[in-house]
Amino acid sequence: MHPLFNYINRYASSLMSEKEFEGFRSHFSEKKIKKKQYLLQEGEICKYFAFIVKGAMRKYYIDEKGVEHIVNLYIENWWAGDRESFVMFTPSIYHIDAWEDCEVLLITRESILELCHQFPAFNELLLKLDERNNIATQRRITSSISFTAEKRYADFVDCHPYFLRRFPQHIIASYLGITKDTLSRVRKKALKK
Amino acid sequence: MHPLFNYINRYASSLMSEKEFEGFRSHFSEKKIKKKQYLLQEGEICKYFAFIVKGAMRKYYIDEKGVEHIVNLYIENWWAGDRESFVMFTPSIYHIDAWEDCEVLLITRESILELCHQFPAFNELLLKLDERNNIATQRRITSSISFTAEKRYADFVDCHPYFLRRFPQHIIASYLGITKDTLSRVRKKALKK
DNA sequence: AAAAAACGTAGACAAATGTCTATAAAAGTG
DNA sequence: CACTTTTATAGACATTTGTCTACGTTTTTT
Repeated sequence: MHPLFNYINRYASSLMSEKEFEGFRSHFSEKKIKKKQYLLQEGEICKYFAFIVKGAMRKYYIDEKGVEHIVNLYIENWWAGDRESFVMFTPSIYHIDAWEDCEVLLITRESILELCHQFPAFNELLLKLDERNNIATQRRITSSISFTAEKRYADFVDCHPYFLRRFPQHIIASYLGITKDTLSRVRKKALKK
Repeated sequence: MHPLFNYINRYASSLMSEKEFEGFRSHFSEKKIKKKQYLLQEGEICKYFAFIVKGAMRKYYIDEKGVEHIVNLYIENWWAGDRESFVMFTPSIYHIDAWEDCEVLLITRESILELCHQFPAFNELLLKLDERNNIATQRRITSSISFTAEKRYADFVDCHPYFLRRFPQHIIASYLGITKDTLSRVRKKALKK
């Protein structure tokens, strides 16, 4: 069955039939995004959220010095996009690009609102995701203001082992708010324990 | 008029009548929390969210060394609580206490769910808050992983000037993930510009 | 298979930030 | 008012983290 179909029925309390899913799916457009290509670039308005069927993506911010700071990592069954830009129609400060060749399903804001109306299960799903996301970002903030680099990395390994296999260390370092050199040192130290 | 009444009608698209508000309000219990008293302590399950009618509160995490790390600051018209504990019924890792004498309105999870059902305007309000919160935390994460202490403070002054008047510097420093000494240095540097 | 790019680690040094102690002013308390 | 507590700053020093350069390995591309 289609990954999105499984995904929705795994989260929602009321199931969606295969028949219903056909209409549902028609609001999404399929797209392949090859490695290094953009889903969103700085300055653009985020018109689509992307459900990742296959592949891996990253969202990052580029500072005045030209340094990339990884803000989010995404793999299969995650939603990629810039919520602020998507909702407020403001230019995004982020770039989102494919780290691996990707297959995604794109959906507009209008379609989301329509589908939420038409399929309460989808509405419910998005609310749950929002709640989860709120909880996860709260944890990440707590971690980033109060833990050492060492502890932040240990936590990351615990919570997101699947990212370790998909992204190289310098990307993970950036996600944690440290440089690749520091991460390398932290790992060396951790080995001795 | 009651602050909560104003608050709801300011956010919602459909207005709530004063009559409706009476029934609505009955789900909340009023409480006064004096300075330094707890709304929530580490290890407890967060049974109530608090709408702050008057006063200022802080949420913080205490690390192994006994150091407080300020995770959130709240003033009038904000909601204080630990979402993770509130939703998942797990013991909280946070403390929430009153920084100034407070008047709050407490509400349980069950009451929220009931009110959401009964008053679509309230449901809509909470969704909007969630959305806002998601956007704000995303920004805070971006700031904390990619900006210097100096830029983070400058951003804070821009975005939350009302906090500056309510909380001392060591609290704000902690919120920014730095020590009071570092904040003092940062401010000194900023003055010269 | 050869060449190029990406990756991880290392070491030397610099910069930022934390730690600690001290001090003085300001605010709160009885 | 006198006393205590809180707050902000300062300086000396330690620690962490960043910066830069280099090197060898792995991976990707041609």
